Amino acid sequence: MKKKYTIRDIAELAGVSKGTVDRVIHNRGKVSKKALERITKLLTEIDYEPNLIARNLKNNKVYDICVLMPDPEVDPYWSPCTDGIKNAIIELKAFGVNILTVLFNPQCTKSFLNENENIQIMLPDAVVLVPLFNKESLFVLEKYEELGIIVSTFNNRINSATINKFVGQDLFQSGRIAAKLLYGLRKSEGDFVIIHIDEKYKNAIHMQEKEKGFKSFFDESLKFKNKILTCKLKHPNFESQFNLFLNEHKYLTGIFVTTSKVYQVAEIIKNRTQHNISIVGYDLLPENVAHLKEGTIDFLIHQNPKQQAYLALKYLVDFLLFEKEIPNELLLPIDIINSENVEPFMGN
Amino acid sequence: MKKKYTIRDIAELAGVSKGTVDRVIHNRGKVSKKALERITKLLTEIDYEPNLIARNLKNNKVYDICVLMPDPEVDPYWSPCTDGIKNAIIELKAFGVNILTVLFNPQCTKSFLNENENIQIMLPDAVVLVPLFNKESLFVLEKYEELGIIVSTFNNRINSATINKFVGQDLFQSGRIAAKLLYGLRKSEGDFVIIHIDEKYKNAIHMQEKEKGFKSFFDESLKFKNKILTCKLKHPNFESQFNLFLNEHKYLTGIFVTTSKVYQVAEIIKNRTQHNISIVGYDLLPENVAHLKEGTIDFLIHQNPKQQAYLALKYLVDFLLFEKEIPNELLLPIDIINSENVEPFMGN
DNA sequence: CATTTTTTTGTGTTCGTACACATTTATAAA
DNA sequence: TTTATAAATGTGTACGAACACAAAAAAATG
Repeated sequence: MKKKYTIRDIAELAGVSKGTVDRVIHNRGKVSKKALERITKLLTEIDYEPNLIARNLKNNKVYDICVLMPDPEVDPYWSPCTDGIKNAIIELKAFGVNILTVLFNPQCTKSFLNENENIQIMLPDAVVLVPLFNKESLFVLEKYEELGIIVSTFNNRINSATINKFVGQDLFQSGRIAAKLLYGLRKSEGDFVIIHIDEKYKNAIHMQEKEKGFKSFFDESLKFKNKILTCKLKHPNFESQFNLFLNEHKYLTGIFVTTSKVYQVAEIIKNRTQHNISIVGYDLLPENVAHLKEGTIDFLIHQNPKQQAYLALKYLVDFLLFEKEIPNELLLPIDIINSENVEPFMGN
Repeated sequence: MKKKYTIRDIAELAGVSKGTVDRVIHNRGKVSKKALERITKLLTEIDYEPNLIARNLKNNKVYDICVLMPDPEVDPYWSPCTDGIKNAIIELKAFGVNILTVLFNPQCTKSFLNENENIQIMLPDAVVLVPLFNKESLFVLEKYEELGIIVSTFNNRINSATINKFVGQDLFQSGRIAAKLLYGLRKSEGDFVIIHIDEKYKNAIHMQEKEKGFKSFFDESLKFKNKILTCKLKHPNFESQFNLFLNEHKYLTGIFVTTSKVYQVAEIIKNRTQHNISIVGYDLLPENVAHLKEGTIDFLIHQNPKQQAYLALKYLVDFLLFEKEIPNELLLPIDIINSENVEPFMGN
């Protein structure tokens, strides 16, 4: 078992003082070529790694981090995120990390912009945000860049030169998974339908990706001869619109709902006693899980918002405090949930 | 955003020296009632939390941890564990944690006992082990208890008073999941079979749990009228035995293999062109994944050995170094894998 | 009241790193 | 060679907690 070398050890071995070693490590210059060479050689030979605990104690900085995410009161999908953040707060408190959660209305770009301004006034060291609105997000990201505030994102990926930290999922692939699951469940020939619900705000990229993925699965399958339909439903006429659609399409064998509102679809299907239609949707909302256990919904794809929020924070702190190298893009595994494995995912 | 109070801050506020505050915090006595009360009150009021970084630097202990796990050369199931351990080693090195991996032969209880003895001579601070053999594990656990060595386990749960740290999965539930998946895939009436392969060494508890879970799913379903068969296969007559079984049972609709050797079953099924039999098995061995992508295997249940090993270590270190409260039993979510979501799980 | 003993409180050092500042050595200009 | 200047190297302290030891205050004894 290897000894842990300190700066002092290196200094003694090189016959210099710790100050010189320190200058080499941080290449601050003011070191003679001879000393530089000898110390660098030693450093690599010995595979010196600074004691991160000591380094951190010295730096002793209190990091202020803001989390900006959609208000779970408006869309319950985001509710688990607050738990993930709560966990991060507890865990990171002892390392001098202050985390403040700020909420915005996911149906209102103005709210998003406003809250970002508020955060920018507070000048935190870093921001973790959900860039729900593409245009507005690009705008605020530039601002953060100017202010020298590190930004990390989760759930929604955004293409920006200034941002390079993202925790989320591959949505195209998650669409393919839905397709695979529905195809496997199918008992007879029949059509599939992709349902988008309440698409009034611009999370369209989400659904587009999922739809593309879903369709791509069938493009590859030469055997498949049925249709892939698309159906956009909006409240308050949701129910009547959907019933109309169902009446028009009698050969449905599977439904893919691209959001966590799948329970609304399940509710209607359940009442129609159309029992050979499989349903796949997203997220472990209590309503969805109830339908899953009842058997109305066959599979849920878990986007793991809690873990996304937690990891976005955790990785950011590992980066800030412990210089851990973080992948720019962390794509979480896509969990397939049925009535039997749902339980441990709920607590988690 | 709250200020981080130090011992010195508390001391000043209480009008005493840091030594006295320190004595109160560690209740070492030698403090007057008056001072004790004032300081305790302040401590709770302020919700003082010691700076774990500073505490650790002072303690400055090098922790030696041994990991004892089955040799992946003998059973490739364990191969991902070494990656998980490797990650832990890299990550924890900078915190003064030395991790040494020791392998034993999973087919040989003597090897297990021997390696445990070797570890006990080294006197590490903690041991992470896979208690593959029930009786022998209980024996070595007592020894560790005597030596004051903390033990954490993963993959196999063991019922012992001395051990209270486990990372793994609920195997009963994973059997149920297999049942649910196969039942969902079934296109027509037919029987199911549970296949146990190469059960020469005592991981029987594993398979028993999985079998029980699998059966329990159908016990609840009143609709199910077919049979659940069981079939034990052993090398070297594996293939002939299995073909014999298949010839005898023509009404099979699904196969559940209780280990990672499911690819061996898939191989045979594939060659028999019996195309309406679904297969569910365990673990992301390359052979299994190949069959999954080809379509011979429908679902794999991911036991996540890599993550299990990593988390067992990580949690142990969080406990030793940062006093993080760790749940005695961490049951990882059971991941359902198909050809579409397999990719991110492989790297992970 | 003086002295001893016990109890209580305060001070100083350490952990390893980072950085400011002091000191020494080498080089250039007088 | 002497002095001025720059380059290189060394020293000391802080971060916050922990603990050993010194010091002071209180209590017990003569």
